[in-house]
This record gives sequence, structure tokens and C-alpha cells, in this order.
Amino acid sequence: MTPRIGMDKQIIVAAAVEIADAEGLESVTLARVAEKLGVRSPSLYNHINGLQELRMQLTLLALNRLQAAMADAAQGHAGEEGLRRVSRAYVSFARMQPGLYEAVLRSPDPAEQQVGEAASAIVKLVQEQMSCFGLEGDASLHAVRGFRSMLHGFAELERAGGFGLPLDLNKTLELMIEAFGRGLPVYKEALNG
Amino acid sequence: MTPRIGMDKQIIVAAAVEIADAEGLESVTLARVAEKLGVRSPSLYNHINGLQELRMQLTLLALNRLQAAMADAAQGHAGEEGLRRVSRAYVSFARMQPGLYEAVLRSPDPAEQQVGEAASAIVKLVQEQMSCFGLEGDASLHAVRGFRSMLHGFAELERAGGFGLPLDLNKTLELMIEAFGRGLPVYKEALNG
DNA sequence: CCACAAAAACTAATAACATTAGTTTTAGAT
DNA sequence: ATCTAAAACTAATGTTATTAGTTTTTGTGG
Repeated sequence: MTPRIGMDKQIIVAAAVEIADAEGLESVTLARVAEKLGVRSPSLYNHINGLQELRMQLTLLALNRLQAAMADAAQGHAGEEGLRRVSRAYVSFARMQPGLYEAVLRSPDPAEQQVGEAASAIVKLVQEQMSCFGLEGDASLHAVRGFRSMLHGFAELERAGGFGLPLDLNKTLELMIEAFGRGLPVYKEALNG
Repeated sequence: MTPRIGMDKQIIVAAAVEIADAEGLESVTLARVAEKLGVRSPSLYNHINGLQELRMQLTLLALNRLQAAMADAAQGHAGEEGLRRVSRAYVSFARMQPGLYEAVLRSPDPAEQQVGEAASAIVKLVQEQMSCFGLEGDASLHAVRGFRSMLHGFAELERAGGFGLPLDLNKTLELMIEAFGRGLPVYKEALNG
């Protein structure tokens, strides 16, 4: 009743993460994962429902780890410093797990419930940071969207080699974060009075 | 000496763009393009060097059209209004050609010269807008990076369904642009004195 | 008007991949 | 020791990219 052990969904996803970070998300194929686990690719179907589910699990794991990293960085910090720490944690995560980060927006079905919940947790976390700046309700949500746009765009451009020139990327990031903070009052003025 | 006409690289790329915009960049396969053109897929190799080159051409076309749209929007406008117009043009392009926009950062080789040149044209265009705010040199480059990060992140999040909540996206965009403008002095203070 | 050259189409074949069906192995429970 | 169900396997199908080699086509030069 309890046959062979060792293999399960987590192990498959972990192997996929390693491949993604080492060779890029495009290199994550069932064939490649199976090879890494010393197994034939149809065997994976005993634990996971095909490539689609593997990709969904990667998106989920990416969102959860990203959220955890941001939450950890935010611990006990608020205001400008909290924003800086959360931003750096976001970019650090994308740098340290580039393949996994790629999966963040590549879910086969972005409307999937679990994906939505994981994303909501991030929104909520950032919203708490925004509350220190007097932002609530729609103003807060718009600000969170701006924040995510900025950080996701930066992470993607950096990961994909979109910044051509040899100019310090950390400097770019620090300035961008400070500029974002300077712009925050706009959201308050426009919506919270 | 001048055999069959009708087919050439441009036509292949145009078909690929239609498929990308209608079904997503992932659906752009040589098989699919060939089918659309009423031809067998090996025939495409007479005009284009495989899927890799097709993808590169898509990236190139995306960057060139994006640049053209931004340049057109900028015509005769500067300062806050110039920034707004360029930003809207960027997002409009991503909305109207979602599949082509996907290709912007998905070049097989981001270091390719032509890709670099096309990206540089965009950087230059945005830099000119930044000059109205008194930004030069490195300050200008950092600001351009922040601007691209913000717009690319917004475009990607919107395209991929990353913004879950039913909150007006145009409002988010307008606020984000204004907040960016508000933050611009940061770049000047930090680097141009 | 015809033949030729070369471009551009074609067919055939190979290799990688995802997935399904059906079979065999295995290890814990009885 | 046997049975059972999970989990591995092999075999097969269909899709894709790509290469090799063949045939078709058509403007040009004779």
C-alpha cells in the first residue's frame, strides 16, 4: 500500500527550480527534469499533472518565496527604510533565483485561485508599507501597482540583459526607490484628499 | 534567375506578428507560420534562418515599432506633457500588439548588435525627454532606466494578468506617471548636484 | 521559342519533446 | 507468503525544429 518512496511533487519542483536557475525557465522540460531525477519522463505523471502543472507550481513557489523574502526584509521596518528594504529583497530574490523569478508571471492560468492568493499576499504586504505614508483604499492599491511595476520591470530588464550600458545597477535601483518615495504623495493628493 | 515571388522575410515576420498578437508569442512556431502562409515549414528556411532568427526579427520589429510610436507621441512636446505622452504611447503599443510586445525582451541573444541599436534609440529618445528636467549624463541614464522599468513592468503585469483587482488601470498609469515626474528631482540632486 | 540556372518550393528523415496506454516492479499491509 | 496499489517502466502517437536531397518554377540569354 505504500510503494516506492523518494519521489514526490516537491522533489520534482525542486529539480525544476535548479534547472530554471541554472539554464533558464525555457530549459525546464519534463524530459530534463526526469533525467536529473534519474527517471523516465512518463514516471513524473504519477506525481504531477504534466508540464502545465509543473509550471503552475513554479509560479506558486516563486510567489511564495518572493513574499517570504519581502516579509522577512520588512520585519520591524517602516516608512522609507521599510520601502528600501522590501525593494532590495525583491530584486535580490530575482537575482538569486533568476529562473524561478521568470516563472512569477508565466503561470499557464494567471486566474488560478492559488496563484491569485499568493499574489494577494504580496499586495497586502506592500499595502502595509504604504499605510505608513498615509495611503489607504484605492490610493494604496494604485501605489502598490506602481511599486510592483517598477520592481518587476527592473528585475526583468536586468535579468534579460535589457540594460545595455555599463552603469551601476545598484545605483539605479537605489535612486529609483528614492524617487518612488518622493512620488508617493501624488497618490495621497489624488485620492485620499 | 528570379524565381517564385511572394514570400520573403518580411512576410514571414508579419505572419508571425499576427499569430503572436492573436494567440501569444508562445504560439509562434515555424509550423504555425508556415500553415498560415500556405507553405510547408522547411520552405521558410529559404528566407529565414530558423526559429531563432524569427524570434530575433520579432524583437527587432517590436523595438522599432515601439520607438516609432514613442517618437511620434513625443513630437513637439516636452516636460511633464512629453513624459505623459511618451508613457501612454508605450503602454498603448503594448496593449495593441501584446504578442509583439512580449518579444521586446525575449531576443535569443540580447547582446545582438541590431537589438542593442534599436534599444539605444529608445534610450536616446527618453533621454531627450529627461533633458527638459535638467538631467544629464549618468543622472539621465539612471532616470531612463527607472522610466523603462516602470513602463515595462506595468505593461507586462497588465498583459500577463498580474493585476488581479478590478481597479481602473488607466488611473493607475496616470498616477504612476505623475508620481514618476514628482520623483525626478531625486536623480538631479544625487548626481547633477 | 527554347533551354538553363538558381531560387524556392517540395518530400523524406531525424531528433527532441509531451503525453497516453498498458505492463511490470516493488514494498508495505495482511 | 501473498496481495495490492503506487510508482516505475516500455511502447506508441503526435507535434515541433531542422537537415538533406529532389522537384518545380520562372526570368534571362541564346
